[in-house]
Amino acid sequence: MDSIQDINIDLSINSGQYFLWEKMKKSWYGIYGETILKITDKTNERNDETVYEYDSYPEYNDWQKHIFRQDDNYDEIIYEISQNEKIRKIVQKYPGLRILRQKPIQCIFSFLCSSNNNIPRIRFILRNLSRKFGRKIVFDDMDFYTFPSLTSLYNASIQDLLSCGLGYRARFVSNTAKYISNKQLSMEYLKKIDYNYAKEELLKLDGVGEKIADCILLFSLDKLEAFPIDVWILKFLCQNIEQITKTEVKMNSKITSNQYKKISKEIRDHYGRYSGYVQQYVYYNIREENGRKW
DNA sequence: ACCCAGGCCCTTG
DNA sequence: CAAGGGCATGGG
Repeated sequence: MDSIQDINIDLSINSGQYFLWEKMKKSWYGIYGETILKITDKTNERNDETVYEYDSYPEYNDWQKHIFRQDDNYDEIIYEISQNEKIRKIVQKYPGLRILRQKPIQCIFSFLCSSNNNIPRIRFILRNLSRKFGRKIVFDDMDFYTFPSLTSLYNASIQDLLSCGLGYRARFVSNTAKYISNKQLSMEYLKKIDYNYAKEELLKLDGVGEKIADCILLFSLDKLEAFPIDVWILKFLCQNIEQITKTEVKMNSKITSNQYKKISKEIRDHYGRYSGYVQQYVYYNIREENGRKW
């Protein structure tokens, strides 16, 4: 098991996977459902090892082990995905980039806001939702807002949702909150069942398609084989994977649900059970090469 | 005034 | 099946 020092905090937090983090006064503050997380860089200048201090409100001991997925065998993951030469080179550029484990409900609604949207605006909308429907918590003399509960989103009017900047996604949020509540869809159940079955369940949610479902599966339901394919990842695949080119996907074009399924299967056969980690490295790399904004 | 943004839904052919 | 348009909103 590797140590927490091997994790690159800034890289992991700021890689387009977990939106509700903010850096203030040399500390990162994150919203994890009802809990405020805090990370402070305590590295001594004369010490060469990076040291972080972890705090939270309410108290949540050793939360970093859960959130930063220290139960993963990171060495094994890196070894396996590095069997592919192209991926190995990209992985080596970003040591310590991790996938974070998000709270499922928060993750579902976060990525519901992501369609046809850009990352700064996704964060903007999520902050508005938290401010309007979350609970205020004062921590370090600052105001924070917890992520809205399922019930509060269930009860929210479309007008109130619209005021957060959701646009046409407001009805997705409302419908999805109602579906999960009414069907009593259990997040723990989704964690237990296989990738394919869990994805099938998520696709029933209004506003959740192939790509967003994969984001939810990878970032909150422990399905490390999930490989979200967005426009950037697709561009990478077209340039680097012969098999994808064979499917005759036009460059820079959208893909249909069936094309997505086909490519998704090929990818998971190709990169293996940790395809999700491949995606994270590739995504970071291609966004950096194209002057990311987040 | 245009175009774009971690897509998805709906309608046609 | 696939192709294509529409979609709220704000920033370049």
